Amino acid sequence: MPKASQKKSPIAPPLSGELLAWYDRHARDLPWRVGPNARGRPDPYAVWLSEIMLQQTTVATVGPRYAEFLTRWPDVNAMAAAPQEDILGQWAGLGYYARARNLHKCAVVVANDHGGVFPDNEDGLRALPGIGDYTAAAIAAIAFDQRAIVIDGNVERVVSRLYEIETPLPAAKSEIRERLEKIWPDKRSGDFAQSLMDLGASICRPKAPSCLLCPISKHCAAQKAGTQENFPVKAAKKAKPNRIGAVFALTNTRGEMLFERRPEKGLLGGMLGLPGTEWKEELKGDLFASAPAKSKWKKTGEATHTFTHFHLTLDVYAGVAPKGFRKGASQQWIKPDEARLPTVMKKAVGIARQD
DNA sequence: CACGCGTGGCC
DNA sequence: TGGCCAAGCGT
Repeated sequence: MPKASQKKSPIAPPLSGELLAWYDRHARDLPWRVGPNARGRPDPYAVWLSEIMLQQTTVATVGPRYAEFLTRWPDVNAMAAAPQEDILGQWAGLGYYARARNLHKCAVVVANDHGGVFPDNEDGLRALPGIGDYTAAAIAAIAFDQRAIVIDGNVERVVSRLYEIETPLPAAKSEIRERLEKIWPDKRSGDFAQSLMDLGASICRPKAPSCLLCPISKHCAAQKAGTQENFPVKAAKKAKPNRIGAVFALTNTRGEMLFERRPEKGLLGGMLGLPGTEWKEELKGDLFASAPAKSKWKKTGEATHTFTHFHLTLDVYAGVAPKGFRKGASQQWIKPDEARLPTVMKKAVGIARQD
């Protein structure tokens, strides 16, 4: 093999230019994108916020929630100055609550240790809380015009089809990165990243990809072979076990309900919820030992919810606070309609109020 | 590397 | 209707 072929080409191949040209015509109009006529670079804070929110969360879901965050906290110093519980409350319903905890941590670090300015390179960004390989590369490329290889689920799918990569994910990641190194342009790195993601979202979809509309189909090995839907190859998933628990909805005479803040780590960490038992395979022992007060508890129904790794059934009990009840340090009275809760707790509250 | 970690939409 | 999927990260 000639030496020259072992060195990566400094010039991006036709595929890259064709994809960018397609992006110029078909880029999605998204709230966190600066328009084609915008001058200068996008705001790194806005790019960071959108990227954190978009981790494992759909564009449709993020849209309105992103606008709320940006209005409430217009810059990183404002977010850093807010109490963590305000960020968690605003995040309620979005899931993966570690993202919200790390969002606040990151804002504090940027405000306190970086003078309110985000690092302008991949390594600096990668060192911040909640920013991993993908997000560091995305911010570096989109906000700072750095050549950074951006790999998300869309990119993995597009590349694995382009080259019919048979290795299952996530082991295929290194091979995908090597392929991308050879086609990633020096200029318009952020646009190229977003062109791959837009292609994956709108054309090169998981099911029934629109290869007839694809600007790079003629370069695609899977399209040539008709094997598009066989890629990417993924490792088999585990079955979700069932768990069960009980929660207690205690109300007072002011129409408030008792909530408690969950421990910082673990499932729904730092979020408000109803007091209750642990969630295990079986409900055993004295349920009411886990109740927040002595009361005439009445079961009003069951809430079911599926998390990433288990199915949950919650027995929901309603009761009224006895005279002289004193709440614990982690507990607070809140009107149920005003509580910012994770979805599973919102379901449980709805069932407690049915009677 | 494998696992824990949410939620809503889609077929 | 239950599994799959979505701009992943931390440990």
